[in-house]
Amino acid sequence: MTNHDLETPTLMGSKERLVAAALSLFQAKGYHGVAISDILEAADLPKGSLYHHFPGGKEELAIAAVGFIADEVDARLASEFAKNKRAGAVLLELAHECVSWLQRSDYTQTPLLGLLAASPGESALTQAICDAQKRWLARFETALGGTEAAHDKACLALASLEGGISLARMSRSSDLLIRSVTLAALHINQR
Amino acid sequence: MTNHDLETPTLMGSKERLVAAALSLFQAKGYHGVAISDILEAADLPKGSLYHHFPGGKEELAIAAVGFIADEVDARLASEFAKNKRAGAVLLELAHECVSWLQRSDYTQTPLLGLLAASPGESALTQAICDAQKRWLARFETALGGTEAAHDKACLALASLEGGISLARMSRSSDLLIRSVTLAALHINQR
DNA sequence: GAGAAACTAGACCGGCTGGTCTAGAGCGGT
DNA sequence: ACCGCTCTAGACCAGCCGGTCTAGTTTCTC
Repeated sequence: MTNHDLETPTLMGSKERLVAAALSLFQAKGYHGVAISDILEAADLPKGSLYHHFPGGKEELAIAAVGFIADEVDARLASEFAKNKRAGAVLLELAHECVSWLQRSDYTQTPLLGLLAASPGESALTQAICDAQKRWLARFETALGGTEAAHDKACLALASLEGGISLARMSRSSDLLIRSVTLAALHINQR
Repeated sequence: MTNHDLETPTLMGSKERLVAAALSLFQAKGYHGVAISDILEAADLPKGSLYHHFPGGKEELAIAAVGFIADEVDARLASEFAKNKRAGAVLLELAHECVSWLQRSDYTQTPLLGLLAASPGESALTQAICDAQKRWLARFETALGGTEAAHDKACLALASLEGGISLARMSRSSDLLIRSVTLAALHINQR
C-alpha cells in the first residue's frame, strides 16, 4: 500500500513522485516540519517541476498527498467490506498494515493522517483531512448497518486506530496499537 | 485545568507565563508550526527572558510545556482514581473536560499531546511526550487492576481519547469524541 | 523537421527563523 | 551607598524558508 517505491523513480511520473515523497515526509514530520527542499530532494526534482505541477505550492501538494492516501485507504476499505467481512476484522487488518508500516519506517512515519492535523487553521488542507476522515468513517458506518449504534462504533474504530498509532509511534512498539485496536474490534463485532 | 490565565499575566511569574503560552500554541499548531516570536508575543516578554529561563531554547521550552501538562493530567487522574471511581467514569470525565477545552478554543487546540508528536525524530522532546503517555497509561492500568487485561483496556482508553480528539478537532464537533470515548468506557467498565 | 506545449533546471529574492550578545533595570543584602 | 545577582530589553546575525522567474530541454503534433 502506498509503496510507489521511491527507489525506482523512473517508473513514476514526476508528479506522482512528488506526491509520494511529500506524503512520506509529512507523515514523518508534519506539515510545518517539512521544507519544500526536503521534498524536492527526496523526489530528486528541481523546484521548477513542483511549481509546474502544483502552482499552489506546498499547500496544494499537501492536499494532493492527503487525497492520495484518502483514496488508497478508502478503496482498500471498500474492497474488504465487499467481501462481507465483519467490521472488526477489517479494522484489525488495517491496523496490522499500519504496524508493518510503522516498523518499516522505524516508527518515524504516522501511517494515516494524525500528524497532518498540525495544519494551518481554517485552510483547504484541514478540509481535505476532514473529508478523508469522513469517508473512512462512512465506510465503517455503513458496513456496520448505518444505525446510530453503527455510527458510534465507527467512531470508536477510527479513534482507536489513530490514537493507537500515536501511542505506538511514541513508544516505538506496535504493541499498544494492537492492544487497543483488538479490544475495539472485539467490541465492534458484538451484536 | 491548565488555565493559568494568560489574561492576568502579573499573577504568574514570567517563566510560568512562557510555559503556558508555549503549551497553548504548540497544542494549536504543533512544534514546528510555532515560532519563538509567537510565544514571546503571547507571553508579552522579550527574547532575553526566554533564553534566561530556558537556555536550551525552543526545545527546552517545549519539554517544559509537555512536562507541565503531563503533571497536570497525571495529578488529575490520581485524584479521581483516589475516590475509587470506575476507570470508565474517569475516562469520560477527562473526555468531557477535553470537549470544553476544544470548544473554548474553537477547536484550534488539541487538548493533550497529539499534535506535539510532530517532533524532531530522536530528541528529548519525543522522550518527554513518551514519558507523559506512559504515566497516564500506568494510572489507568493500575486502577484497572494491573492485570494483562487491564493493560489492554488502558491502551484502549488512551487511544480512544487521543484519536477521538483528533476526529473531533477536524470535524469541529465534539460529537465524535464523546461517541468513541463513551463506547470505550462502556467496554472498560465491563467485568 | 518545424513549432508548440509540457516539463526541467536552478539562480534569485525578501522575509522570517532560532539563537547570540551586550546593555541596563530592579532589588536584596550589607 | 554600594555591590552582585536575577531578570528584562531588544538590536543583531547567519541561515533557511516558500515562492517567483527566466532560460533551456524534451516530447508531442502535424
